[in-house]
Amino acid sequence: MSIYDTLNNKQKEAVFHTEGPLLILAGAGSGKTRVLTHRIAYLIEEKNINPWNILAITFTNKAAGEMRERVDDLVGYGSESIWVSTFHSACVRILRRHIEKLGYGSNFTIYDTDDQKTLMKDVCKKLALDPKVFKERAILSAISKAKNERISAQEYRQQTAGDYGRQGIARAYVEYEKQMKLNNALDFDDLLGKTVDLLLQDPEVLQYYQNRFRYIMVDEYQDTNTVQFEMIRLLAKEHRNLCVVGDDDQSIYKFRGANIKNILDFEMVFQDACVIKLEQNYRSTKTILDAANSVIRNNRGRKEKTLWTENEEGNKICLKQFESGFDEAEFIAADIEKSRREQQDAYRDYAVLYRTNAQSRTLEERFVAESIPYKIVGGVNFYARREIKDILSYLKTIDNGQDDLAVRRIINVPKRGIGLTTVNRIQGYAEERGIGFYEAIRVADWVPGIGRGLTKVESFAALIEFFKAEANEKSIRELTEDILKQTEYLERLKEEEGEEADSRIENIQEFISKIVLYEEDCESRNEPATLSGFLEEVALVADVEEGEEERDYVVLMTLHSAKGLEFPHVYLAGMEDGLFPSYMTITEGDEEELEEERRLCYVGITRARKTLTLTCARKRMIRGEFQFNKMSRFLQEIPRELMGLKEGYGKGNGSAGKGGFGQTAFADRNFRYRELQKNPFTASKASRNFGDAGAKALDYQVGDRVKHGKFGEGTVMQMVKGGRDYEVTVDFDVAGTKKMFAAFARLEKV
DNA sequence: GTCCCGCAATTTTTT
DNA sequence: ATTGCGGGAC
Repeated sequence: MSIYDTLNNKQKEAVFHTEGPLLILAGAGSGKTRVLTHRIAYLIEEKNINPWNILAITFTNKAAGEMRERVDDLVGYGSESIWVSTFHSACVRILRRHIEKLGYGSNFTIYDTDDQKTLMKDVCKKLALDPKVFKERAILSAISKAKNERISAQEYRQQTAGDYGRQGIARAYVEYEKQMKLNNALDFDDLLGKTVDLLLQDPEVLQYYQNRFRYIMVDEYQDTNTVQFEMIRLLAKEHRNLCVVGDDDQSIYKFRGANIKNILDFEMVFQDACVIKLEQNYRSTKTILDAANSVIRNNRGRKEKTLWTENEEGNKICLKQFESGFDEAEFIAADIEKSRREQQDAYRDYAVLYRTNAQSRTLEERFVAESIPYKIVGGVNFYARREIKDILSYLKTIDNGQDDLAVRRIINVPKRGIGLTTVNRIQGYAEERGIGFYEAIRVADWVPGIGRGLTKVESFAALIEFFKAEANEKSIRELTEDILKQTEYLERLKEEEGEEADSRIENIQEFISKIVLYEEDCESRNEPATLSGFLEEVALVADVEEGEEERDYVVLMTLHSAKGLEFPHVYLAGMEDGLFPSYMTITEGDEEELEEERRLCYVGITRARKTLTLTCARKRMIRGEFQFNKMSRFLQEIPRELMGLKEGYGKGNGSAGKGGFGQTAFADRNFRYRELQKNPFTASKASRNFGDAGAKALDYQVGDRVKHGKFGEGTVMQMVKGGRDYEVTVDFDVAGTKKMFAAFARLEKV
């Protein structure tokens, strides 16, 4: 009996195929992580490969951590010398060693999205770009896109020579790169890009890593972008033992540069590639899997595969339409509570998934009202929070004053009377002399025109110098606590009062625990806990790990964050056209974007193990106003025989107007999608409010065909209530999309 | 230099 | 609804 006996034939094939390029198409729930970890074990124990020669790459720290753990369990001796890391941390590791060959200092700082934005703001100001035309975010996203395609600032400028709009971006790109270099800083895209530059430029370095990484494995391969692909291609060129695992149907990150071609064209780039499909699903019921298959089947650009399972049929899928998002939330909360009691499940067996973060609020309010423990996953990055960035900036400045952004961030935080004028003067002086911002601060008395600001700046410099001295003697924790004390940071926060301030204080506490954890960790490994080391670790980590994994709560998160997870019971909320698929996707009419949304739907469905509940609402509060949506087109793609009756529900039918909840949307045997829109099986108090609100009821609604006196026939896309009228968006067959008020438009239903 | 108010913007997210 | 930001008032 060996560890490989528990694998199915396809999985075994993938594990035992160790030489040459290999593409594993692993459907959802087909055990791909098991295959990867067993493959590593097999390489070491059966093929006698030195663990030193293995590289396993993932996208997130979490995935890397999990894989590391499972490999450690499986492989005895030597597992610690396997590189299991994210793309970015692998790159940092390589760059810290060799980046001097590219003219950077090896102590480069890593700029996160926030830092990029701050820098870009400066750049725009410097270039006098009209902020109405050039938005920082847009420029940065253009730059990121360029970097992902390995287009340098100079190349970009040449390409856009004739194009006024993009010329501005090109100028910003050039200046941005210049500033980054001056600050000895790299952004996340650079980490990848500079690594590729290095490998291309220095044959010795390339050879070293090619020789080192004889066996390379890449997880979530469908999410790789062009640069990542290039990096892998270079590293694998010599030994060609490249194993990539992915699922084109789960590619949902095109918007951040993932190139689906990497997986679709793998066999073309690596002509002798072996392809293995893992299609047996161990996670979901037959019903859920059938639904997932029938949705994803509608995509064109994909590798044909059909998941199957030996699991039982399971319950029917439940679909419900509600009058409003509030009713939807009410149902979900109550249904979870009811189901949990009946089935003796834990809260953690339930997940509610949605398309946009904004949807979490309504749900959250309901969960609070019902006192159901819940946790919202995602949202703002822990390390991107203001208070955390403030403290980090202090630590960075103390560690080395080279990061101008960090110094500028804290020079007046907490307020110490150093204003923009003074900062600009120092900045100007620094630029003139070609020195860093902090250096200029230390010689502030040389700065022309600094005037009364001088005392304050000098005292700031003295404070930092004091901390610097302290950093040599004290632990990071003690230093941090002293920063908080000396600057009265906490006191200022406490003065603010309010929930927000409280949570900021909590975050700081949590940050300190994080430091303690790091220090203990270093101690246990007999390494010195250095400030630089801590900052390094923090730079590539998005979130704090939950120290309270044990706690029992319902999980609320976006479909994106749900990838890679599974739950016995899943609710997909907000299954509405305009929300999911998103309004942008529908109006742009880009088939590829719609397919990405469909993949997202596929990901959502396949998270469920036992039961799946789909919900949608006819109207939903979005940005302060009600938006009317029809059911998601994806619901149409699920065969109706998979949808079933679910027992009626309600907190006792006594409470007014709630009786309608129990109706299943598919009670009618002759169900057709269009009928659902006209005759939703819903009834609730909300419909009354709506009828009385003053706006005259209209005989058409979203999805209907209407006729206009001038524009001819079209389809109603959206109806937004405004004041005493509706603003109706109609997609006319000939005239295109128009927005109009119902009272004036005199639309007639066709 | 700081505060406050009005205005725009607002899919999805990791590193 | 909420939040961040720029501009004007103090």
